[in-house]
Amino acid sequence: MRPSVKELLGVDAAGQEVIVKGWVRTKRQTKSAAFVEVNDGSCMANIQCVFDAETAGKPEIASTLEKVSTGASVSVEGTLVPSPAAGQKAELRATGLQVIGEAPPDAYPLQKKAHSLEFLREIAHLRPRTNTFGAVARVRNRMAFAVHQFFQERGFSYIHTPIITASDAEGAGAMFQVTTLDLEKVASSGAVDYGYDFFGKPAFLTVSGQLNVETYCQALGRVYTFGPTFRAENSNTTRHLSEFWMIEPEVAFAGIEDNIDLARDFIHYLVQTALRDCAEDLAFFDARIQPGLIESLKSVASGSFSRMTYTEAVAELEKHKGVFEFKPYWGCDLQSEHEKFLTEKVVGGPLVVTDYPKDIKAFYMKQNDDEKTVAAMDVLVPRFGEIIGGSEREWRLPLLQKRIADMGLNLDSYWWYLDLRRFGSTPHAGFGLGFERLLLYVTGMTNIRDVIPFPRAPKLADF
RNA sequence: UCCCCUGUAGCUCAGCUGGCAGAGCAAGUGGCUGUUAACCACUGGGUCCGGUGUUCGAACCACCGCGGGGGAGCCA
Repeated sequence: MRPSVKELLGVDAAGQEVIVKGWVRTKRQTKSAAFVEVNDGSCMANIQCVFDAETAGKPEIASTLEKVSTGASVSVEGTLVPSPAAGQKAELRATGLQVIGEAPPDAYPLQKKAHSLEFLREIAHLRPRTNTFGAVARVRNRMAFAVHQFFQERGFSYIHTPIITASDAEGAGAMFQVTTLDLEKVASSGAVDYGYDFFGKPAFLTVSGQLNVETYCQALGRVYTFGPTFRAENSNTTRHLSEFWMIEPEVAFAGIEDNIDLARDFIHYLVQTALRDCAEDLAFFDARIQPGLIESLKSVASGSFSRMTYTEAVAELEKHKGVFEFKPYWGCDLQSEHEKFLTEKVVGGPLVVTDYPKDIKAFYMKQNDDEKTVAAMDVLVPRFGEIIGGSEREWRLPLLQKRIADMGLNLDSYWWYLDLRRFGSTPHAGFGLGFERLLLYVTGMTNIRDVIPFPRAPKLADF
């Protein structure tokens, strides 16, 4: 394959004859030379293609140069040479030029200037051509691969849990219903008979792969899911999407301490990978999006995570309750202001908070002997707050049954989940990580709609 | 769903107490001996989000609607 710009800029420039294909970012012309910067998305950097006066003066080149504008796709032939000017090590001394697709400047929305992220959201089909969104896409790709690398290197199996689920028993939030019923007819008939629906009963898009992945955990031991997840909540924030990607590992014969170790190693691995393999893109985010980003990432890339129980955390927060909008008390859900205070001000680094009150956590979490708390663990990081939430699971049948009943859930609809506790049950644990939230943390971007190519949110399903 | 802010040129915004629609950048044209957020000069560019009302007069005030942003809640 023809070398990418990234590859060309990575070799010693020694007069090799090459062809560069990509999209023009900017063109500068003087009497003595024309400079066309070409980007092909392989890296942040452009390659500068230089047409000297003689070349630029040839009629066919001159007329083609007139059609070169920001956004146009081009093919440039020339030789790769060390650059005589500052700003780039190598450049292309151009001998030939073709415009593949023009981008008329009076109509092309992207200019060679900074645009607001809000404006770029309105042209989601063109925004990957900008520095910021190109960088986000490259980091997203690398992080997705790193997720698989991390688990595969540790003997985990990737389990494809279903997108469509026939039970609404997962309890993790509002669900999108999936149906082939004709809603117009349903509306006029005044009644719904799910016997006529595609699955013969109500069906929904999944809100979590956890309950399903636990079944394979109880067979393969170390498993994980990484797939699209859907929430129909009317959430309109910089941290929520209606469609997002979630990572959920689950390990058999494991307790909460194993879970915490795994989560810590996972964060270490992802952040180290980003710092090593996305250095150019992170440098851009550090300079333009989130000053101090790289320093902040380096501080969590290795080393231990502090530990604190929920009870200790609340005691710590109560010492400073004057600074909070929401007053902390034992039994309250930790607000994002509380989480940030704990990780940034109290411990000054990553923090794992464990043993939350059972009443604010999900039914499947393992109950502690104190009968008040569950073996839950949240990982908090500076600048962001909670990035991972997980727990040891309740693996004892009677206790799980009682918990489901106490929370007013329907035992029958959990029959297969309960079977896992009836037959060869094991202590097991796992956690969940929202992939886009990881990307917010790693890139320093602040709106979750800017770290997924095509965001879905209430009243937002364009493109 | 609630609270706050906001909508003016392609983009980012200013527009005072209601009195002729503005700037920077972008674009076009010309200039410039290697530029790199190029530079210099000139030029073109408007449904002031939509509707209704108040007024001699509305970008500006009031009401309704639509769009965008931020925060909260829910959560990953």
